[in-house]
Parts: sequence; structure tokens; C-alpha cells
Amino acid sequence: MTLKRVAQDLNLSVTTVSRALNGYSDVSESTREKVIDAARRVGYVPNRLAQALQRGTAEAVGIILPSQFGHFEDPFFLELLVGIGERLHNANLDLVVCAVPEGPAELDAYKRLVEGRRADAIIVARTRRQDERIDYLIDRGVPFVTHGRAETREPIAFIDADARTAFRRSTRRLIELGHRRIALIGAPEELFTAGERKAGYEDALREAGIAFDPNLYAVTKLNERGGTAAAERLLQAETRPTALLCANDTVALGALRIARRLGITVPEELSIVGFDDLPMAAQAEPALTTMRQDIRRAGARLAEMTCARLGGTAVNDLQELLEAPLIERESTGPAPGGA
Amino acid sequence: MTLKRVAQDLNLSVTTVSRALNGYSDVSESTREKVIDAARRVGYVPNRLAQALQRGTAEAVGIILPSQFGHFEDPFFLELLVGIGERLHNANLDLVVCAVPEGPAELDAYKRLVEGRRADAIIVARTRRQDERIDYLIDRGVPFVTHGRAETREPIAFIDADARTAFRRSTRRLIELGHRRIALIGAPEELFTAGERKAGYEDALREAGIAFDPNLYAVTKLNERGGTAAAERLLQAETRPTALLCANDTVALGALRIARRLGITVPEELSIVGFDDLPMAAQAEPALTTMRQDIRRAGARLAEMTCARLGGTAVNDLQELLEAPLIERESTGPAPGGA
DNA sequence: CTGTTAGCGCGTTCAA
DNA sequence: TTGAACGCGCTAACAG
Repeated sequence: MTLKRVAQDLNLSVTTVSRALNGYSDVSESTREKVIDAARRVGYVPNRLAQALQRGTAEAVGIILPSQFGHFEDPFFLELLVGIGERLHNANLDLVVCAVPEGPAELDAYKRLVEGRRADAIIVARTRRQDERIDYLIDRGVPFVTHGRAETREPIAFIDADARTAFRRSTRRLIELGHRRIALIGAPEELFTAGERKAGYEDALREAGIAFDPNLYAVTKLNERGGTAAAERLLQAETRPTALLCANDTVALGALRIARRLGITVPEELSIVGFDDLPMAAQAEPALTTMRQDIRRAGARLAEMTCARLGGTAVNDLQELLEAPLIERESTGPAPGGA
Repeated sequence: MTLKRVAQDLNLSVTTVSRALNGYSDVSESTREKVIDAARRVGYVPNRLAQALQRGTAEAVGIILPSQFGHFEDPFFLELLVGIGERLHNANLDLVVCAVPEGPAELDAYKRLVEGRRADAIIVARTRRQDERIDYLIDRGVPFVTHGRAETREPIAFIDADARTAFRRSTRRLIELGHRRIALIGAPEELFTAGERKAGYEDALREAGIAFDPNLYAVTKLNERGGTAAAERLLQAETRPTALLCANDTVALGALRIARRLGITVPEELSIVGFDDLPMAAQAEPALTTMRQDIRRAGARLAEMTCARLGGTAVNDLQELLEAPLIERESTGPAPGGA
């Protein structure tokens, strides 16, 4: 059903019908009523494509999902997506999702989205320190908001967990519990957040006068298999750490499993801390101590910020750092022995 | 950059440029080369909205994500989404995702997508036996493919796991292991798959001459908290079951936790079986016996089937039932005692 | 108050 | 082989 046909049925011009429906004031009340009534009766719904073409906007926001071959995706993303989607839906904006394998195809997907005018704005997730996707968006002048920060030549709109503070706090807490040999299993260093987490960890060490030990630092991909290898190496060293700080819960749970396999009891002989507070963290045995992110809420804010950006709000007013409080459960405890 | 401007630069008509770019035969090779060259140089990319409007299609597929307030979404969905998205991307179709709270708003989201002509086809996930979303799509004559079957008045295009066979096989296996008191924690009965799973379970019981015992049947929501309550009730009954068949892995892991809390050892005193084979199934302690679904592959097929449907393939040729093989790990074993 | 005209960017007749 | 003209469905300037 189109505007034209509604107009024909009513013996009115398309223009009048359009204006009646869009609440213009220069339409007589009686016509307006007739139009609205007829539109409802025949179930008229405007064609968004036509509207979009006319307005010169896509009425949609794009997001790219980088997929890893052979790996389950981090449930994190789904929560973020749901948070974003719900809010965008309320703002009457569509969410266009592209799933592409991690790698060079990724940037192409951004280009397709932007240059084909399928999206008015882009949401970028899992930012890297040097992020060509962001460079591209800046160059093109496309509004965008990121989940996570990056090293950029001009300020950008972002929302991010304050991982540095969170890791500093967690490390300090472990030190309080008597730990001195605290290892960090970090994220791949190209991710901005990896640096933040490491910095927070180092901050706390420094404050306590403990030297950073490269043997207590490992890096891993953020998937289900990632954590185990790193943890295994760290735990089989001559003098193994008494505590393990992990890049996220998935990695932490992998570490937990390895510890069990090696016959190392948690938390008696080893404390483990995760990040994200996924549901499975609380359900693990022992329940995982972790730093909490409210992912769905972050998604919702991301959507709101995107709308604000589209509405012209300056990027400097769209920068949010979210607390990630430490949730102490059963996987952490006093350092073993008199260590 | 528009077609018009490319044409102006070249002193050609819009028509010629359009045809050169779209591979029409009635364009001289020299002009075609010039056009293609110029287009690439200025980075011309067709405006998809305009294309879509002209063609009368949206060049997009829609999917609705029903979200549960206060609950983490099932990671299942993300895998499905990635599978769908990757394949659709290759077919140059957009994926429009709507996240709406489970409930009445859901159908509205479908209407918005369809009636606003934002999607040419729809993918429906988590089908219900009587599914108003499907009724609506049939009424409107919109092409769609479902993940999961439903009771519909005419055949539909679907892909589904053969849960009946899978549950029958698993139950039979437990019987082989000597179990007689096998409980089922099923999905909410409005879901089509719930009936399939129960039927498979009953098939196997019947074949073994074991009567169905309503006290060994419970139903639960498919989220992280769901399984625990049902499992708790079943395991605290006077004569408790020796085996637990669960609607999915999330529920099974909840049951595993409850068993541990109640001091019931797995698999010595209780066998537990899940469904899906999420990564955390293999990582559980003991590792969970489960029925495997290749979710990402299912998503990819779903996308292919959607394209086929758009291409005019009949629904009867687009119905696939996927095997869900039993993966035996550590959570199942012989029935305890001489039971 | 209403209708006519124009144009968003593209593909597709139909003539030349 | 090329271009002019039209229409997809909608909104907006301009007349009347």
C-alpha cells in the first residue's frame, strides 16, 4: 500500500495525504481525520527505503561482527548487540549487522556499509590501539561510536570499561591478600584494552614496590582455547605464581580448568580473577572472582550515543568510562603458606 | 559520489554510465573501460537505497532477536547470527537485526520490518508450536525460513535439528547403561522442539518397556537460572532419578552444579546429558555428555535457504533435518548399584 | 487549506 | 551505440 493509492481512494493529492500523516499544521482537521482513518484501515505503512532516499539518510546504524573461524564467538557480543538493538529500535533506527571473518575483509565490510549508504553511523567494537577502521571512518567523516578506546589523531566518541582502574584495584586486593607472585594473562597487545589492563596491573605492582616480572606475563587470544595454553605455561614454571589475573572470564575459566588438571587447588594454592562477569563466572566451581561489566547497559548507551552523534552532539561530550567493580567470589583467597 | 556526477565528469549520460557499470552488451568497449576506470578512480559505489527502491526490493533479510529482561542471551543465537551473516554478506544481502523484549512487541517488530519494506525475507528463530509470527508471514506472503519447525496450516521452509531422534538415541544409550529412572528436564511446552525432545525420550522408554513417569518430567525456561530449580526438585524426590536428560547445555550445567551441591557424584550416582555442545560443555567438570549441533553451519544453511526462497525455490524443497550426534564425555556412566 | 512541480539516485523502457 | 524520459515512493518548495 502506497501513499499514492491512499490518495486515490480519497480523491486527494499525494502531498495532502503525506502532510496529514506527518502532522503538518496546514491541513484541515476534517481531512486529517479522514486520511488517518483511511490509512489505518488499509494498513498503510510508509516505505522506509523511499523515505530514506528522500531524506538522504539510511535510517540505520551499522555494526560489524568479526568472526573467528572454528571458534565460538564471545557471548559478550550478543549482549552488546541486544543492548544496542533494543535502544535503536526505540529510536526507530534499523541495525544492520555484517558478520565477516576477522582480517582484511573487515575493512571492506565497513566500506560497503558506508559507501553504499546503508548506514548513517557505525558502531565499532573491540578497538585496536592503531585501528584502521577508525582511521577510515574519520577520513570519510562518518559519525561513529566505539566500544573501547584507541590511539587516534583526533578525539572520538567512545564508551569503555575503566579496565586500568579495575585491574589496579584487583591487583592491589591480591597484594593485600599476601600475594607477591601475581601473573597476568593479557589480551593480544594490538587491542587497546590490553594496554590498559596491563597498565593497571603494573600500577598496583609499582605502588607495592614489586618489580614487574616478564615471566609472569603472558598473552592470549580471547577465545575458549586461548587461556589454557598460557595458564599451563605459567603454572608449570619452576616457581609458579600464586595468583592469576586474566583478560576475561573465558580465559579465567580455562585457567581454572588447567589448575584443576595440574592438581593445584583454587583458591588455596592459586587465586584466579576474571573480567566481564559472564553468567558462567558465578556458576563455575569454585565461583569465579571477577570484574563486572554491565554489557547490555553499555550497548544501550552506545546506541544512545550514536543517536546523539547523529543529532550533532560533539564527540568530546560523548566519552564515557564505566566502572568495573570487583566481585569477590570463591576463586580468590590469601596467598598460600607464609609466601 | 553519484552516477550523475560520474556521468558529468565523463560528458556522458547517466544511462550510459549505468549500463556500462552493469555489464550491458550495448555499450562500446572503449566507453565501458573509460567508465569503469573513472568510477573506480572517484570511488563510485551505487546507493543501495536508490537501487532497492528502483528494484522494488530491500536487498536485505530481517531477523528478530527476542531478549529476556535480566537474562543473558543464549550464546547459541550469536553463533547462528554469525553463520547467517557471513553467508548473506557473500550474497550481497544486508542483515537487519531487531532486538525486542520477548512478548507482544515481538510481532510488531516483524510487522515493522515487513510492512516498512525493510526486508525481503525473514528468518524466524526459536519457533513455537502455534506461532503467530509464522501465521502473520504466511498471511502476508512474505518469504521466510525458520530455524525449528512449527504446526502450520501449510508447509514452510525450515531447518531443524532432529531432536526426536537425538533424544531417542540418548535415552536408549542410558537404558543400555542400566538406567531405568531417567528424568527429562524439557523446554517450555509452547516451543515446537520441546515436544520433539519429549517424544524421542518417550519413544525410547516405550521401546524398552519402561512406563513414562510424570514425576520424572520437568519443564524449565532455557536460561542460566532455569535448570537449577527443576533439577533440585527432581533430585530431592524420595527415589531420585539415576539419569537426567536436559533440554540444552545451559540447563544441564545448572543441573550439574545442583548435583554437586547436593553431594551427588556425577557420573557415579547420576548421569547427565545436555544438548547443543556449547564450548562450555566440553570444559565442564566432569565434561558434559551432550548432543552436538553445528550451529554456525545451520546459520549458513539458513541464509542459503533464504536466498533460494527469494530465488523462487519451493518451500517443499527447503526443509532440512540435521543430525545431532551424541557426544559421550564424562558426565554419563553405568547406572549406580544393581539398579 | 490544497494541488502542482520537482527531485532524492537509480534502472529501464523507447527513440534516435 | 547512446541519450531523453519516466517511474520507484516519498517529502518539500512554491503556487493558487
